[in-house]
Amino acid sequence: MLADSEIEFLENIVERKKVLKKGEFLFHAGDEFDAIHAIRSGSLKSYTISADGTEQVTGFHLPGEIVGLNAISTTAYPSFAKALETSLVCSIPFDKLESLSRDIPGLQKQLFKVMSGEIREEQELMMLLSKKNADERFAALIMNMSARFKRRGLSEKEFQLTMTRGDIGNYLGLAVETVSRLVTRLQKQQLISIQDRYIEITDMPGLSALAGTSCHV
Amino acid sequence: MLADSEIEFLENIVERKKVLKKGEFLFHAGDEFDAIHAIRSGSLKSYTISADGTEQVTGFHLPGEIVGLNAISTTAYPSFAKALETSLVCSIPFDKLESLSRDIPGLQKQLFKVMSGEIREEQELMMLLSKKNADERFAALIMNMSARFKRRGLSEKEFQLTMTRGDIGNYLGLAVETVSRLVTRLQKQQLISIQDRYIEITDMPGLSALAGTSCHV
DNA sequence: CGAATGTTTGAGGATGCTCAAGGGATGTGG
DNA sequence: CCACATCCCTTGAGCATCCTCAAACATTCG
Repeated sequence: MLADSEIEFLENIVERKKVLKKGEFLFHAGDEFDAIHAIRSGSLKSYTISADGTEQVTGFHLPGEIVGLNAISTTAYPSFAKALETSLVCSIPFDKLESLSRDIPGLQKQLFKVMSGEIREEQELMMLLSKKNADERFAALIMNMSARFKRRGLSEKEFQLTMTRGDIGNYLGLAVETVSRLVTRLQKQQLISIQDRYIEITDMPGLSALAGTSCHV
Repeated sequence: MLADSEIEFLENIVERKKVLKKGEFLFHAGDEFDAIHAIRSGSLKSYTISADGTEQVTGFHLPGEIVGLNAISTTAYPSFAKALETSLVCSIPFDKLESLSRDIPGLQKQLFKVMSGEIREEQELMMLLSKKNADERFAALIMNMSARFKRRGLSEKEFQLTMTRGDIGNYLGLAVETVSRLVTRLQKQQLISIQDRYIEITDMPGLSALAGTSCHV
């Protein structure tokens, strides 16, 4: 997560801006790693293909966030990144970023912070997956998305879920059918209101309580 | 994960070396973050305390690994780090490391790599937790530990599990009883042999197959 | 318009949790 | 050095959650 000012600063060293249409790839698993990518608008999902050939969703990415940080230690991207809707992405050559961050102490520090933050968020997500039941997982995902939209100055109470129920289930370790039933149930409990993929959080404290404390980022 | 040579290099800028006895803390959640920590010998576990007061194990740490990377983006450690046995730890003041890494390009790169690697490993673990059943989770943990011991030049086939069954279950999102039953079952299947906490992998290909592909780090 | 993809609902069943109990190891204080 | 408390591990029985299978409908897109 970067502030607007930081993104704008980075844009000055950006060599490539891309518009991705829904379903297009930012990169494929195995592609040579040479850049990290800042999302300006839209949304993406990351996923890998497991040994048995099934898709494994590893994350959703919103505007202001950085994609590709998990590839720095390798020479190739370990996952796919695919646009969930029309999206605008800025690619920042990593070798350039590295050398710049030597000259600009603030940049280096910021990079460390962004990466550290990602580690922490992954750990929180891990806890979510290992300790929570289906309702709590789904609630935690919604609260997490809400917090991320809020950080970008967007509405924390209503937003578009650009991924399918299948993606959500895959990500949370739940069957599609379970996700569908959750949506129905949480709506009956007046916690949320969903019309297709547009969600409104109608009881923020209630949903937060159900999610546990995953909303304190 | 750092190479021996890298650890030794870092030792030269280390200000504090600590010996922790079993049960002692390297740091508490909420302590001011000022250093990351390289483990020279022994083992630690990281955990947080959730809203309902229960312990949530977030990771196990072996020699050669770095603890505290998830705190860089904050001013305080987000988790506890507790010694599972007598352990030797080198603490590296982070501000010093930051300034040094400006002058030594290789160090900066290495830091980026270590952090990126941690992000990737967390993602793999996440997948493990969301997609695999109990047997597969346990097998994946054992294979993961095995690979980490191997990287340090230690035996990949037999080693000490220094954590309790409870810690393992907590980490993998399983009940203690389930872990206990898994140990029994995998032994009957001739995949492993456990005497108290000393484990021997008797069928590496079999265990690897059960774990899925989590052993390709 | 037809095909593919996504969503919802129902019924049955398996995996893993909870509750319960007993035995073993560890450690502390008298 | 022993007694007792605590923590750890194991095993059993019943049960809840969530998955699988199946089917129908909606939506998107070529």
